[in-house]
Amino acid sequence: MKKRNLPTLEDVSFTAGVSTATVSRCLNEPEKVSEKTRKRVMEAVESLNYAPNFGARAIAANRTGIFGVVIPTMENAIFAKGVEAFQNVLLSKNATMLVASSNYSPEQEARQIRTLVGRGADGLLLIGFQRDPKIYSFLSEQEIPVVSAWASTKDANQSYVGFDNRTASAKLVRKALALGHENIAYVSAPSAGNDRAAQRVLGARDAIGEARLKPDNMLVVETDYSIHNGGEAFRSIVKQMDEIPPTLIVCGNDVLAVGVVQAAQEDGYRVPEDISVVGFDNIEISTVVSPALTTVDVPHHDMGRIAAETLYDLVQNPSDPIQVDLETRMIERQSLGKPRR
Amino acid sequence: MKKRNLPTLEDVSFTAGVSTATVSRCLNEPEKVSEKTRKRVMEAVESLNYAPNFGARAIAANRTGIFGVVIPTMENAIFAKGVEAFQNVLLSKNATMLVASSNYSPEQEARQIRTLVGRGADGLLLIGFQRDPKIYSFLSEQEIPVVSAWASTKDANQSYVGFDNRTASAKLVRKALALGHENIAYVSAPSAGNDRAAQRVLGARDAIGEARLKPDNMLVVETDYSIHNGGEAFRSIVKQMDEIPPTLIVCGNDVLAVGVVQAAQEDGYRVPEDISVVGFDNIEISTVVSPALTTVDVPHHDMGRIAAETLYDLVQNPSDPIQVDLETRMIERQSLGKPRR
DNA sequence: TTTTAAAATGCAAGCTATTACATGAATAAA
DNA sequence: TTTATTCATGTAATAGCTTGCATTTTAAAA
Repeated sequence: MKKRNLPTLEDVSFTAGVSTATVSRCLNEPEKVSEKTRKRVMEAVESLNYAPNFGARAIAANRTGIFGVVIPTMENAIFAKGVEAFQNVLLSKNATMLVASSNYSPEQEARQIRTLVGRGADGLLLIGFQRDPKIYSFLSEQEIPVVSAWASTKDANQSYVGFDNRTASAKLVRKALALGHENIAYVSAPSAGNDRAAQRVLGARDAIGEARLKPDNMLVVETDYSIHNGGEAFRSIVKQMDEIPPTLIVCGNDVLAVGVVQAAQEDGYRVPEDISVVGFDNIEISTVVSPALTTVDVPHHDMGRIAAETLYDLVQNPSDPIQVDLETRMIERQSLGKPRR
Repeated sequence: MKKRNLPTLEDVSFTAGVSTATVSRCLNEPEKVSEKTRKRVMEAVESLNYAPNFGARAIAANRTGIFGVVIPTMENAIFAKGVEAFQNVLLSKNATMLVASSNYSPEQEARQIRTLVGRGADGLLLIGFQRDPKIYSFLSEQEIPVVSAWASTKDANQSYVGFDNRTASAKLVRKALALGHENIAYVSAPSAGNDRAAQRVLGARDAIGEARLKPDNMLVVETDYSIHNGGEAFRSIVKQMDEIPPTLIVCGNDVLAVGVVQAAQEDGYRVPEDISVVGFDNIEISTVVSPALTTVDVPHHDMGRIAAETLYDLVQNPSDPIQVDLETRMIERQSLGKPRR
């Protein structure tokens, strides 16, 4: 086994001529140490190139300064911005973020959560609320604070920093319906285990209901998250709706929407003249496709930042759940237009 | 301060009626414990819902099973795939990945590296080779194995799993020059502190040299990594080359290339008829823009996977540096054509 | 100057798991 | 049966840091 031989607190204390307690305080609560001692200690730290041993600190202080994040995927941009913001906040507090991804698999998510807790995570950021209750009981048993993001809930026991997917989706679809669309299809990410996706579909249904269209007028196709699958979904929709073809295709996210737009164009439809397409998330890709996507902007950055602050506070002093609702806004670009008549 | 009260090794040993040493062995070297004892111990572990304390284990065993990764950015897809592959390998080995991003800032990278080491990382994955020698001496002092990715080097002391940016870039540009382009501009990410970017520029220069064009015939504009900046760079190039406008714009990466394509089109140029554009990285966005980008495919996934395996081995038994060179390949799509004459 | 209060520092217990070494049990060889 | 080996288990030292409490120093008040 490897045998590192790094300077320890004791080495520092010896060099500085103080006790280890004082050195420890210098590092953790500098205000409790006199100016002059602190200076001497810090010089010793410098000269020895001392860095505290993580394990020892974790065990002695019973916390690690590690905050775990489990996101469904790293492979596309949806969560990246939020995670980056989350990290930056933690960084400024000398804490560390541990990220893991679940590939949208509940089992893998459960495993990742256990791993993170096993690694000593002081708190956890999760996406959405839909997971095995066992996980929640495990986490509360271990007294690990959890903040959820990218969604909201009525459940007063959950802390979250998110937004209401259903309302946001309804708002977008309502706007689209106001242009006169009546034949609508929806391309969703798999809604099983994904409350965000499910809520977005519900929101679309809400808007359809308000518009006095038959809610089951909307064909919903579910498919995994990729541009290619978006295109497949489009083709399947066209095939299924051959009698009255859709004039509007609502997509659960921008990646699928891009796939729909491209497939539609390849098959000879003009967007938005023949078919309108709307997305969700407002990730970079939505401005790259032509026409640029009309979509819903999600406050990625704020969500990450505020979630980090919230979780950090919760770890410092556990309190009642904290719930923060953020606003989304519709971004009007070129992929939504009036239906042909 | 929070006071968790979780079961400890001792609790388990008590319940199972054995010593803590035996329990520890059951968990770490089960083959050294008799069938019957092991069963009893595992039952105790189950019934108490015991999970080893990470800090204690880290301090006692002097390793954490944490592998650190510092990437320049999470905000776009370049590194995401590789990191995901890296994680999956570690997961299968019961190790954990800690990711941090440096925002392309050497200072922040240095800080992140120290943080990761402070957090007990057993090994580190870094991108490229260009960093303060102090960092390398720090790491070797701490005896932390390092594997670099996304680049290659002649330096026999470095372990890496990467590819030769210069050669790959040269190959691409050579192909483009063969179509007859003579007036070329290059849009690069800032090359200071970024050896990958710098190597790609050099590769382009190599190809130009071979083609007997004047190497300084190539205007190079550097700008930060974003679609918007790519567009700005394009406009600056057009302004600077007003006498003989470029027919080919080589981009250090796909994101910049997308910006160039879009700006060119906005300004009334046809791509590739008036201006050809090529990218690098072959990330998803390169197929979304129209025309789709001709670019260089980088083996993201293999790089991540092999890097993980290499680093893991290196941590298990430190050895001589391991160097793995992977192949890139040119992806021909529609953004590259013959120059107008 | 003496007394009192506050601030700074030190002492030492404690946190939990690993592991060298010692001991005892079981098995094989003599 | 006795001795030599091997295997399983236990004992206890150890890792490096934090922190409650005790003690000393310093500053403020009397």
